[in-house]
Amino acid sequence: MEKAVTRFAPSPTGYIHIGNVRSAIYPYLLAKQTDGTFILRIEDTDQARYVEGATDLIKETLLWLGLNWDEGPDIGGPHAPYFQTERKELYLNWAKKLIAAGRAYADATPSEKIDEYRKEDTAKKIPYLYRNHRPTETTEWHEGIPIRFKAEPKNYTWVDEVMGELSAGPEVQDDIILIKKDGLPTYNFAHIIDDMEMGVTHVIRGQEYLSSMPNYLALYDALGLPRPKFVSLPHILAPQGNKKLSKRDGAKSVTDYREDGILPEAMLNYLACLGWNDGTEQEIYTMAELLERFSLSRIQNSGARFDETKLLWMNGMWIRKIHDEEGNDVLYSKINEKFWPDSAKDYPEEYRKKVLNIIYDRLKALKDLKSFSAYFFEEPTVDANLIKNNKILKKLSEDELSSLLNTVSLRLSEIQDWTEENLQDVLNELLETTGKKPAELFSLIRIAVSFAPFSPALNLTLEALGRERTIARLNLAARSID
RNA sequence: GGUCUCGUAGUAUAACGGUCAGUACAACGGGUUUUCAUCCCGUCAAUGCGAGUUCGACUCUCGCCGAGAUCACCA
Repeated sequence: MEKAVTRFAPSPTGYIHIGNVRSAIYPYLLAKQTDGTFILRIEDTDQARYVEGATDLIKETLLWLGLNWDEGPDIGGPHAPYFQTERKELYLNWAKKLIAAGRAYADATPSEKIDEYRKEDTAKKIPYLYRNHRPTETTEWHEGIPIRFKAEPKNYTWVDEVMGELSAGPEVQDDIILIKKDGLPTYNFAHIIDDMEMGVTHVIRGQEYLSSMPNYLALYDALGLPRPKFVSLPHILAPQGNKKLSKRDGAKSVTDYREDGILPEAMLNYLACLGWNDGTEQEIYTMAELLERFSLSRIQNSGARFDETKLLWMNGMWIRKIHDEEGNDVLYSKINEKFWPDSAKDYPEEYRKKVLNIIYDRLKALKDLKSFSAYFFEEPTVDANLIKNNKILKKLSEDELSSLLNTVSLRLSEIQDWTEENLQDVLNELLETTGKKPAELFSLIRIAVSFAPFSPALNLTLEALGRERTIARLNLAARSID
């Protein structure tokens, strides 16, 4: 396959929300699977919306997902610099060429005048187009006034790799601003120049740019540039309503999900498959598999809703996949300290690994680890009502409950080797000697040692807690009942 | 309002013009010695509407309806 040169070109106006990252994932996959180049370009031409630190956040997010760029900030490349503000002269030169060719003009019209034009047209109920008000006399360009494109409207047809053959009439083509009065280019102009300079073969971006395509095509023509391939990605919709996901509606940032304990593997997998599938029934994809299977032609052309529940399901799948395929230690190494209960600090790594090993398959997000594992690290708050009001245990008298706990405690304390196997044998034996059903006896023990809504298999829980702690908790629970 | 796009269960999706419209998440029910989870089994649930082309339409054409995007010196 021909080597693809793609780019992700965010503007540093804040965090990247989940609706945006996908337009980094697909370009990355396409570039990597063709042994091409993935470029990160920072479109920082809007000084007013510039947010300090946003570039770092963007870089951090891409790196977290494993989307390493081949050219861009920090590492440079043959087309450096990769910040548009540092490429200011380049755009200006191209704009001047267009002026010389009669396809652009400096515009000294005051903004109040422009507002008037807009109002007039609106009042007349005709579409406002600046080209209808194009000034007659020419002005020499100087910083402080903008440069506009001189539109020559016509019909355009083009091919979009996702949408197919598209066309649009002259209605939307206008004298768009190329260079703003501050001397910096607009997105509309800058991205075309940069994509050309950087040899970008596939322009992959959200569908919202579709309606601007005729203006872009006019620009390619006026500049004498060949068209790259266009790839319009459908929107990712917010959980409620039909609007596209946006920060205004509280779209979470990718880093928010990292804080919740979503694994990057799961996030990448989920987003890649939101609006794309390979035609099989596979749902879990590693990066390597995505690289193998991804194709532009199977990108969906309708919007897809972001479903946090499914992301959580997928994260659970990934937690188990990593544990089962790569091992408990690998999963452990991926869990940041902050996901553990504070009290876990005092425990050796071996113990924490043991705890993880028996509770990992219950985790959907890593942040659940705190509450799921707390009783392994600190003494639970004894609440006799959890036992007395339990729907099975409430059939037993309080005397019987405490005597059962004492019996269990006594028998467990006699165990020579405190192992999973021995514990299971003794627990089975206790079922027989007490004549209780598992639902009764095991529930009782489980609650007495954890006071948690749920816990792993009983023998594993007791083994991890250790003999002394188990006995102490059983005795304490027994006393609390009467 | 102009222009452009989209329309399969609640959600994400599959289906050379040809099985009973498949799968996954969710929901609901059941099974695996306690709970929660995993795992397994099952249930519910969809081609927006109307014409046309065709032996046959989710698929092609047209109309309607619905939804979205965009119309900035923002990207």
